Amino acid sequence: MTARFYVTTPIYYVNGAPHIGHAYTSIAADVVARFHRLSGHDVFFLTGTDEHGQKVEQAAQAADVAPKEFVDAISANFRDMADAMAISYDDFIRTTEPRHIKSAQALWQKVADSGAIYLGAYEGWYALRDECFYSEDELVAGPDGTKRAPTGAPVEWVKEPSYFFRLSDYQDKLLELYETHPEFLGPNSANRELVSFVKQGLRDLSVSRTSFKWGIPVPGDDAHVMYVWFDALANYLSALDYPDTDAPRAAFWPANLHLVGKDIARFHAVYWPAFLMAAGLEVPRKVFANGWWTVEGEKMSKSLGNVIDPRDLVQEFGLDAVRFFLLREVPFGGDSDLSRKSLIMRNNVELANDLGNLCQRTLSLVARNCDGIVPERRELTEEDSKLLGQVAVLPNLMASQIERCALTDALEDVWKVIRAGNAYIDHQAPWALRKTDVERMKDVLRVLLDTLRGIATVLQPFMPQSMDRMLTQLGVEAAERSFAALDVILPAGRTLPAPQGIFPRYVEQAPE
RNA sequence: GGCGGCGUAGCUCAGUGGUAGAGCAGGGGAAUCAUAAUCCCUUGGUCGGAGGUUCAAAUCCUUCCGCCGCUACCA
Repeated sequence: MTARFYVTTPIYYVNGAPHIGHAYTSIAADVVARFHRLSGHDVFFLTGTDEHGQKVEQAAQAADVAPKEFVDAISANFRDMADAMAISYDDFIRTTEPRHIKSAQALWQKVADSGAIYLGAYEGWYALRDECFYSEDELVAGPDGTKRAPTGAPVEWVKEPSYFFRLSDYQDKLLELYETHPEFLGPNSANRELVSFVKQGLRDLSVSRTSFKWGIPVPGDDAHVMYVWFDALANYLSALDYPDTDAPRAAFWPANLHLVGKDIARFHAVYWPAFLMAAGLEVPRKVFANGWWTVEGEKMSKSLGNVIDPRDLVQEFGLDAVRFFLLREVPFGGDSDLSRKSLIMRNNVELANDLGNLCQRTLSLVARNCDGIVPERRELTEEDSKLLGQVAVLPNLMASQIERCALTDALEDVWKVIRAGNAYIDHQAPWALRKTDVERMKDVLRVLLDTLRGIATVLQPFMPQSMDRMLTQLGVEAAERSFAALDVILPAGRTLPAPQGIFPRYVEQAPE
């Protein structure tokens, strides 16, 4: 049976334009999805947008458009960003779609039937003017000493009827989950924080609101709409046509990996498994939280005006250079800084000099000295076997890295082989062999072609467009690009196209 | 306040008991097939401070200093 793999990004909240952080999570998920496809697995890769809530309702009102019209535009913008970043999603779900509403309500009903939902009251400081609740520590003292909202609006303590989820019943079950499945939440730092959070004790969770209307009606009580997490998290099931367990996609549950930003790790690793347990469903295999990006050392913020649209970077540096940079720069899971200098450095040193140039020098030697025809694979020397051996283990080596979301380490493994390839070509010096031993020169070039093929194959998930071009230049047909295909060496005699640079060096324009 | 993380070469980081590592940057050399890219050699660290356990500690314990995260209804 073919292994199934279900990977998700968060559904992005449509209260603003997509930025580099959204692209980052999506690219990471895309790499995982593409890697599993190349491994021959049956992959379902989901992304989408989260479109309900009071903030959206208010933003639409402020823009003087209907909420639906408002979210249509922003959702389309997120989808455009995903397409621009070559995110190979199999489905793009929107929480305003009927299929999602139906699913979320079914999930609610299932959880309610289990007795895990009850009607209570949500209490808090409410500002009528802002139509919004504030927490105690957000409040400021007004001029007359009374409590005020940060906006200056007067607040009052109010009770609003609300449905609650019995989260407190799940503390022990959750702790057991973390203990028996230490890989459930990554990276480790997030895991430790979470365990200590849950150990502090869990309170029941308010899961509905009556203070706004832009949401999914609670089954059986139209006065309420579902509050954020119950609505949003359900997307991972609604895309599988839950509760229709006969649907073809239903077999993808439980999800293998939810990739999320670290701000929402808790919701995915505490609330979500608790909801699922209450509904009698399996919990996801893994949740992994990635860090934040700063820009030139500073936090991204609208007020600083340094929010980066990933599409602008792609315009200037090319898609694959950006994808590569984001995953290469800093261990996946931690925070990272995006600077012009480091982006250009990675592009020039690792893509242009190390990989691009290795490919270019090999292909031009083949073009010039072998009439552009792939030579035979013949007897291998010790050096030949050593290099090819390093290439051969890459798919398995990277699979174990990707299993634990160590995307940066997976790239480092490939770069070790690329550096070894550059050392090999220098030591073998096929340009010298041309004059002394033409047959050996051909053997060396053949080893290099096979090495590059292996490298380009395993890098496809990270840089799909460039590696497509590289494999074409190496004479590798579309059907010969999976990991399994690496077991069969290319037939000799193929004529290669004229070599063309894959990764140009980036030269910074003079500032004046 | 409570819980947790981090502090290792100029920079970014790896390294959880056994003679300090990688990449980049710096220095010297080789080669000239190639996008002037590459390869080889090399300088450089009392592993935040102090104390302790041990035959042996960056690695375990205590304490101090500095930075950061989490501390629930926030998308």
